[in-house]
Amino acid sequence: MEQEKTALEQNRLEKLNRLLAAGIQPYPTRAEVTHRSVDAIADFENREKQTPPGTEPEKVAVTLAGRLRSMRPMGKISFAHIEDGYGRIQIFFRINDLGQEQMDLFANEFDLGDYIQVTGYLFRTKTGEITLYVQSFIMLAKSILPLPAAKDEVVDGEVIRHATLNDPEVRYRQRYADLAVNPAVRHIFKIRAETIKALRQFLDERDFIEVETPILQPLYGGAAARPFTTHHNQLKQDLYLRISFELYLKRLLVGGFERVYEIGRDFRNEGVSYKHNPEFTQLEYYQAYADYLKIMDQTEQMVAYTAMQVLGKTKITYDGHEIELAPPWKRVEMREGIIEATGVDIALHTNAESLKAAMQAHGLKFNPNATRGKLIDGMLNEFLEPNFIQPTFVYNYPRDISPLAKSIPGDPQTVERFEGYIGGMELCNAFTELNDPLDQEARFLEMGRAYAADDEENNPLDEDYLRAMSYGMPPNGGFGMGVDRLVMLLTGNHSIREVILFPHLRSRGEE
RNA sequence: GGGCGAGUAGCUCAAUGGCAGAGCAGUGGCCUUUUAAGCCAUUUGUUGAGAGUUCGAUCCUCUCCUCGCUCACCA
Repeated sequence: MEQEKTALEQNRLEKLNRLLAAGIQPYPTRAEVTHRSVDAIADFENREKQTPPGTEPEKVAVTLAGRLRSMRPMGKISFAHIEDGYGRIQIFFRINDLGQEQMDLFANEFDLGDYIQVTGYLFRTKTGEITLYVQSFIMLAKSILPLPAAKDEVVDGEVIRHATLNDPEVRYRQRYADLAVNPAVRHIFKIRAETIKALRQFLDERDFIEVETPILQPLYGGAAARPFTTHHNQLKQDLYLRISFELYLKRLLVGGFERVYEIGRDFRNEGVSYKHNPEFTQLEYYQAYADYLKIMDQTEQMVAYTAMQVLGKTKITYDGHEIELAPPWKRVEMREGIIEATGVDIALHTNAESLKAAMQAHGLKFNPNATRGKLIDGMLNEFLEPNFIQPTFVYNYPRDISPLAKSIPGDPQTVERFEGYIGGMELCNAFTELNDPLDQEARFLEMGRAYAADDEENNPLDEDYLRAMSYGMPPNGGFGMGVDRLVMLLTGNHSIREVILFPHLRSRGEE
């Protein structure tokens, strides 16, 4: 497993050993920091403003820590830049103050990537850059492995990276290195954190309570997906990693909570793609006495609120398109949308055979084994979804692909369900939840007939869920959204891997 | 799972059926306000792995691995 050390690594190990030999700790236990880089600079600028022109501001002791990002040793002086979690700042070494030994120590034993602690005071260089005049410094952590970015340059405050790390494989497998050298990547994950914070704020302000439900479940359900399975050794029990939170969250409505939400990880044992990762972050909420139209309104507000909180605007650019996230979003009734796109009126075809004949007559391809609902869903995915660049709700779904949604009064084949699309991508899914235990049981049994017995997507019948519903579940609206996809939209990324810190990759065949 | 493309130095990339290169990084030296610092000198390779064709393969062929794109799958 241990790989041969490169010359660069050998070199740094030798430096480390020389430090040890000189009695210098390469990894001291404690650090002292008085300022963040950006705060030190801001303080200095403030003091400059209060100082008469032509005179230097008073020297104030500052201790900073950070990672060495550039070094320009020039004999009797040296310049370098360090980067902390908030920005970067130039530091300046001069033999007059530090002595030959310290100058050599810095020039000979410090490398790019080392963590350093520097104490001194701020001044402006000839070129006007606010810089720390170093009076003392210590190693905080020696870097043995060189970071994979060669060099960078600061032009007008913008860091321009030359020959930056961009091999996606290395970037995802060694995300720490990616983050360390690519500030834009760090920015994505700050946006991600702010997105989740904004979603919480939105729901908290509306009296939702955040809950946590089991990830390890004896039965899986709430979505059509194949699960991951695992096993509890001592209990000798097979368990599934959840594919959704739905059935547990609705049990909580039975328990008397009127508004609950959960933000967490779902696991689906399916193919990976630019918009699918085996584990992904989902937001689900359930709201008593709401229906899907109420949820639809709330969805527009929530997404617009989040964009406003995170980006300060509701207009985003995605895939070259200007997208306006502010309400109202376009709303397309599914039947009408399909008629417009394909000429087929699904209302006229109440079974799969009839619908297939109609699709054939219109020259559409279809899976001959599909149910009516699957056929309709197929038309939606193929003919409608890619065109939903601007935020669009598609509503009123076929019942047989929506076993947990309530039918539209007077139209038993259609349920009160919608999905939200942005940028040609499904973002969320919601419905008026089915709360009739007798109907729910019938739906579960229907599913059992519709799918082959060995089809893992056919969720096992959850009798405990039916029992919960039998105690009485308030009518409610439920909502689920892929948080990763929202972050993709807000950060302009077209790959879900760019917005997941450690995306799933195939294991390397090493060892 | 199918199709297409890619894999060369630590990083970014060249190149050719005939000794594998550049910039940056590294190393040694000079340099007291630089900032992709500069100047001089210099090191670095299982060309993803394996096999085949060939006098000779990084290049052509095959298998495998990994990544990317795409299709399928994904209520």
